Amino acid sequence: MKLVTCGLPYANGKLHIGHLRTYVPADVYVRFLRMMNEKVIFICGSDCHGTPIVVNAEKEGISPKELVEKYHEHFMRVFKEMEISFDFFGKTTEYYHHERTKEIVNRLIEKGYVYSKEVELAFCEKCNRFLPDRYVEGICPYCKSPARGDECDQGCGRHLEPGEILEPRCKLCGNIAIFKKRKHYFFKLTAFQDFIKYYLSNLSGTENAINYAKEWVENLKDWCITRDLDWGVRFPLDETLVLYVWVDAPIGYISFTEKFTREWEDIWLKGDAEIIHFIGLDIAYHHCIFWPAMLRAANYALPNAIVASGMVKIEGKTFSKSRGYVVWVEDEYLRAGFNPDYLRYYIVNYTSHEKDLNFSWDVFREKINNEVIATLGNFLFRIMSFSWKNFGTVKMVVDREIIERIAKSKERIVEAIRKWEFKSATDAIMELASFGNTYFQNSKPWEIIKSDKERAMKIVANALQIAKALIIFSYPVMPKSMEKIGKAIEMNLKSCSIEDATKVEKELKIMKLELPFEKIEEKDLENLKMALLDRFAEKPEISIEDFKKLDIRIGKILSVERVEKSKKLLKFIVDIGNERRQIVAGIAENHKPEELLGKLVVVLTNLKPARIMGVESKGMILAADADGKAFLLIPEKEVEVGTRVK
RNA sequence: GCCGAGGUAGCCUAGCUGGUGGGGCGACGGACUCAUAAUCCGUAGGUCGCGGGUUCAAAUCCCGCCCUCGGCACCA
Repeated sequence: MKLVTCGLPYANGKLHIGHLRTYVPADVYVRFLRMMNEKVIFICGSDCHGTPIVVNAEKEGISPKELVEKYHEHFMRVFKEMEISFDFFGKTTEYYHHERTKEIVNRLIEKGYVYSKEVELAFCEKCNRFLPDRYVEGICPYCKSPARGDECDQGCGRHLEPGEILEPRCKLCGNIAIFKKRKHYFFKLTAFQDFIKYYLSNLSGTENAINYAKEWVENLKDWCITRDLDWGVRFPLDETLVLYVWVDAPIGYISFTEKFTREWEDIWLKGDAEIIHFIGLDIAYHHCIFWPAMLRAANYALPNAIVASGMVKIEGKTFSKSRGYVVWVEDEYLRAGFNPDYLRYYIVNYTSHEKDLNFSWDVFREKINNEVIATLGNFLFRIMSFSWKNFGTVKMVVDREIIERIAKSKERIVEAIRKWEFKSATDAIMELASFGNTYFQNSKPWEIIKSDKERAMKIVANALQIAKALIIFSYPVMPKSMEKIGKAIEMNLKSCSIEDATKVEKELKIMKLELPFEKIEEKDLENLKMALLDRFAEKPEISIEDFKKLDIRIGKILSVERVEKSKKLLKFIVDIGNERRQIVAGIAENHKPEELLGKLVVVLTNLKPARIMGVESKGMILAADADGKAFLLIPEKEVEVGTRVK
């Protein structure tokens, strides 16, 4: 028996293609396993706790419960439409989940793996709540840059311990945050270092996740598992605290299994099943370190494999919701009327599971039109149509070479699926379709049928057997379309085994098949491509008064030097006419300091001064930002220093 | 900076226990008509990131360098 899970989607936003990068391959995997007659349970659910949900609910003026409910419904709807076939999709707000979580945490406590410690935490008196580190803004104590409570994100990049940050403010309301002592609880993660090392050395799955974990395991710290929040699973030793979401979220794998089947104990306590977690690489830490340590501590069964998918890019750009490089599954893909199977195929076939997947609408169109429709779809359609028109019922006498060719594909597919090589598996399908086309083309049954109907039928039988195999092999990837096509030869794919691909019926009855796929036209994509571009370019309109607030002048670079320990930063002294300014600019990556000396540049002089990596900067040197590289703006002719720019 | 993955024709990739660089898409030419201008046959296109070394022989092994992406924890 196998238990397959997917990382729980966080019930704080809609599903995008990045999510599907994990869920689609997992679903394809599960569907193949089912066809390989393996007993498999496929589990997922909404991750509903944590501060971001509370904060976002407040913003929307609804309760956290309502917010979570909204996205939970969204997830279920989209997964259904995308044919992601979870056996059970739960949510972590449910009673049974809280009970299972508390039971496990109690075990950790009983075994002495939890201890308490006084820590100082930021507290906002106006919002009347403790602030998680990333909701605190202040100054880095090391380099004096603006920083977040948990790390100096703009300056030196150092990790900050709670309480270290200077001048802390509440990110939500802007008020000064104070530090309060509070007793929190820690899990003795450090006690599991040797265990995790050993565990990782035996862990199966994709190398990307395991390699990272091997590095992380060298430097473990105990893990603070409680938060000051009303929303979440109550911590048994102190009901005023809730558990950190990353404690209860993975326990969802257990509680959802428990809710779904009585066999849950065999799986999670006795260890009778192979447990396989599909995740995004971003949560590898939790799944390779925290999670196995917790399970071990509580005496539960351990995962056998962690399968981590690579990142998603949109039109070649790094995926980013805030910058607009995102494709929303429901609003953009499904609502545009595309067949869900197209996206499923794209995701599993674009590249190998661990590598970055680039989603581009043009590539999407080309791949689908050429591979799914022209190669595979057209083969199925031409064979079915030819058989239906000329025979109706075909006596299935199939050559041994044909069966062997199909068996070869089957083996390659099964082997690839077992290694999570979905591209390789789907490539094998396309190769078989291509073989079918070649066979049919070279056999010319449309000519032969004029003189020898028997011989033509033999060719058709061979082609039909290939078609049948293709429908079976493609079903896990494109279930909706294959079901439709399969009906034309009375196949019941739901109860089909992959072994049926090489089994030969006495005869096949063929019904009329409507065009199974619709090509993607350039015009279908226009709006979607535009939407992507607009989103990226979007900036609010401003008035001339707004623009006049900017004091922009021509300056002359008097001196340049590198900022210590920084790859990007240069420190300038710039003459702006009436004074000399020290300005820091991030252009070191494609400029040599000595080449910049004496150059005239455009300077925004009334920018609020800032400290960048500990160095004061008063103003900004303007440059064109071309894909992260900075190119200085330089006046067309030599003008006087201090000249205004309008 | 440190660690990991990777750099093979415009794009996606196979090859990486060394022995004349394969495939797919796209491009170009031809054939055919059962089929959604689909399919089939053929052609062009590569300094296998760069520089050294080992070897009779290196994309493949060793050394150095460059570039890309990711990780460097409590971020859900």
